[in-house]
Amino acid sequence: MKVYNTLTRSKEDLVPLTPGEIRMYSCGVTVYDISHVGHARMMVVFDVISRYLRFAGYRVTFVRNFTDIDDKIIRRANQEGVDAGEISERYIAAFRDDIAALGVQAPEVEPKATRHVAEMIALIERLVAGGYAYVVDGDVYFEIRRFPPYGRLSGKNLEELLVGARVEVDERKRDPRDFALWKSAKPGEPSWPSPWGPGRPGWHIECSAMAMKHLGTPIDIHGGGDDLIFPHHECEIAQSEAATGKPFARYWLHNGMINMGAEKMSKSLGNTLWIREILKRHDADAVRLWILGTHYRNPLEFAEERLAEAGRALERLWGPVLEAKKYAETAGADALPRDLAAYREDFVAAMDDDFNTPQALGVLFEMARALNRRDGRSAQDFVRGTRELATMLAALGFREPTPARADMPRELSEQVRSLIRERAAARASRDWSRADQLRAELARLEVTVKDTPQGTDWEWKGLRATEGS
RNA sequence: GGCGGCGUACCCAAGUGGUUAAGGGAGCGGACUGCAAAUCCGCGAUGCGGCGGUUCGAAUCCGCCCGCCGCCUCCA
Repeated sequence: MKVYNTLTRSKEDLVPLTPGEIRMYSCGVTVYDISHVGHARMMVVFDVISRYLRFAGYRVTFVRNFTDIDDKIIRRANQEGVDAGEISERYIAAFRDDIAALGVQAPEVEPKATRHVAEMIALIERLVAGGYAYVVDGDVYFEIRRFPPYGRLSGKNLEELLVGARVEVDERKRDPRDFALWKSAKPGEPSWPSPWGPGRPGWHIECSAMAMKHLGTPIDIHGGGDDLIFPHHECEIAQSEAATGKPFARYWLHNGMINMGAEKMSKSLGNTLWIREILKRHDADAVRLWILGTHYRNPLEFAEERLAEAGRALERLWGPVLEAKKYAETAGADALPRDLAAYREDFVAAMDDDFNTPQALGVLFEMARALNRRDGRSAQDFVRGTRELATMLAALGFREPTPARADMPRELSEQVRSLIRERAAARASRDWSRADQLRAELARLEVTVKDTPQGTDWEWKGLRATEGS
């Protein structure tokens, strides 16, 4: 399996530290507001990466943090006159709801920064003791010059960083590029006791502390949005490696941003679209298909029409799997016919190449078409093939659609069944105008009918049902 | 200004040296159907931003140019 490593700017063979085991960490969200579609992409991307690694046979331990203490959380808490903890807990709950709705699996560990202050303090103490950090008036800064590899991950040249620096000059810092490990408490801010006085951790230190605590050193994979490469991940490397003298993470994976029109979606630009808003208009798996339709490292432009297209394409992928439900045949343990077995090989080859989901999906679309075509295949082989297809769809995190009647309001379901029965009677007596009239009525209820020799199937909002004859 | 990346059919999007340039959506034609829907078959870029170059051979490598984006500040 090959992955693109930001650290080396090349695709490398993925060789875990411990054979058969992957320890991965990805930066989560700062919980001061509802999560947007950009967060959804990152969550879906790393969800698929962790799922696929498991599919490929690795034992995966996945850790994704919550940044639950930060300037913006404090500001919001002050605006609302509540505690910072109340804000962060509120948005953690909202985040979990949104992410679960998207079908993203919970990682093994979801650590919160505020529960790891002791670990962060210990790490900072090591840095101070090692001469990598210095204390000024209760603040602690990491001294960039003491860690020569600083800038390697992001490809920054230290001199140019200084020249083009947009950082505000703080006379107390030895170098404007030094970054805060610990910030002394200001009035009205939550704080923790420390050897340097009451204060709170800087942003970067939490991920170092939590990743090392829950996964050890070095970890195999560290991920996040590509906007975190600098300064966040650069600083994580500096702190962690200066403190331990060991490599921090072996492979750095970064997903591309979502753009609104030509611009990046971001909270500071105010062009965000909430996950919960988009889920009101589109099926969660349509959102997933839309995201996976572009390689994770490329930028992805948001457009309502792309989501609608993904919804239609999704039905195509599940079509044969749902069709197979009509067969009583058990799949048995026989091997798949050679021509159907080949699709998994292609799927695996695509995913093994830096998680090339667009290509992998192309394979699944081709497999769906081959199954629909039948080609004189036995019902058993057809059913076996659809199970294989379903397995690969599940490896990408797609959930098999449930029968429509389970999800629709009882009254509506009754009404639809009665209209369909009435239409069947009209068709039986060859009263085509009455039958078409009933179909139009069903269409107004967003129900599409499909007549088959065995009876009438129907769909409601992309969900399917069979009504027998 | 520095670093990184992108430009492939009507739209989206894989492919980065060698068969007929995947796949999806939309469209058009056909099969099936009472008519539809779904499904299947067929059509659709002689060309991959432009111009040069390297090569037996380039969308893929090199140079220049045009257009666009990201990071360099909090950000997924």
